Amino acid sequence: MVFSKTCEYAIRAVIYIAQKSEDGTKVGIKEISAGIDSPVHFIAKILQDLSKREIVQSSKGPNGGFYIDKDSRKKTLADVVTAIDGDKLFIGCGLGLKNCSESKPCPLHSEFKSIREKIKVTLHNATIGDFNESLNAGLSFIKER
Amino acid sequence: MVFSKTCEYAIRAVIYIAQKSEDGTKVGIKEISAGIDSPVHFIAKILQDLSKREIVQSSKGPNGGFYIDKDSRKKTLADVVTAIDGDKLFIGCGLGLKNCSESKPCPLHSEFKSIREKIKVTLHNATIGDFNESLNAGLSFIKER
DNA sequence: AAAGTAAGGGATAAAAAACTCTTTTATTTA
DNA sequence: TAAATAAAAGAGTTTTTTATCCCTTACTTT
Repeated sequence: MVFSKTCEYAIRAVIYIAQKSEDGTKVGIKEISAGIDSPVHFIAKILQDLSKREIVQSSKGPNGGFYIDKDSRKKTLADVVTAIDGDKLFIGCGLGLKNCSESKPCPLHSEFKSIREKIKVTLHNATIGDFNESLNAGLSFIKER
Repeated sequence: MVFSKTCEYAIRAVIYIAQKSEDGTKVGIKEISAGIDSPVHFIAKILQDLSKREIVQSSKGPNGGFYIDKDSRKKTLADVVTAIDGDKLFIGCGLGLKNCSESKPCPLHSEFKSIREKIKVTLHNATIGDFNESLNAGLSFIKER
């Protein structure tokens, strides 16, 4: 399962907004919700968070909406995940042991270390803006239907 | 987080029982609970499940308890995880899209494919009995304190 | 056969995660 | 400056996960 549902929605939303606001347009919550197949109110709450943490930008009023500025586009999916779920995906023992460490490892310690490392690298290497092209070209999708 | 709490306890319990019952001894629920630092009643429920699914064996009455026979020792951690959480760890889209596929991939599809593959291989290659030695030798631990 | 022991099973409780609704605040534009 | 628009904020509700409790069933030993 790797990500929480909240985190899945967050990543999808961020990628969606990045694509849609590439030209400076702002995207409303209803469009986002429809664009990534997520519950409107739920994604609204999530974006409220991401906005506070300055991963997305927003403006109120007519023609307002969410967007992602040039700087934020350089942020990584790891930043998004951390904003939502904290660092528990990146640190900690795979078997849930609090004092698992190099010197007192759980039986799966080294195996998990490399799995986590792979997840970490993947998410750190992917910036929010990285997906526009492939989405624009119809080579990838973030919507169910 | 990769595993659910239930799954973490299940793996720890199975590894613990395998070690303790290597010589044919049966292990009581209280000893297991203490041995892996988990809530007694909760791990009891989990073992009830694993017992039904024939991943661990049990016997009632005095001198009864849980144990793992030679055949079950050959089962893998993937079997344990599947018994508890089903196959959702091994299949499905990293971003939660139900119809994500090779032909209609989410933006992270191929990255996640290889992460999942690594998890799958790790869990399939580790049998329940594999950890006795390292635990016996004090080279690894499944307890907090 | 009776007493004691240990797991099985079902019901319930508490906490966290997922999701919804309503009101408020900021902004624009007419 | 009033009306309309859209996000922010906050207070629920529902569902799922995690955890507990109690009674039953099976088995052993005396």
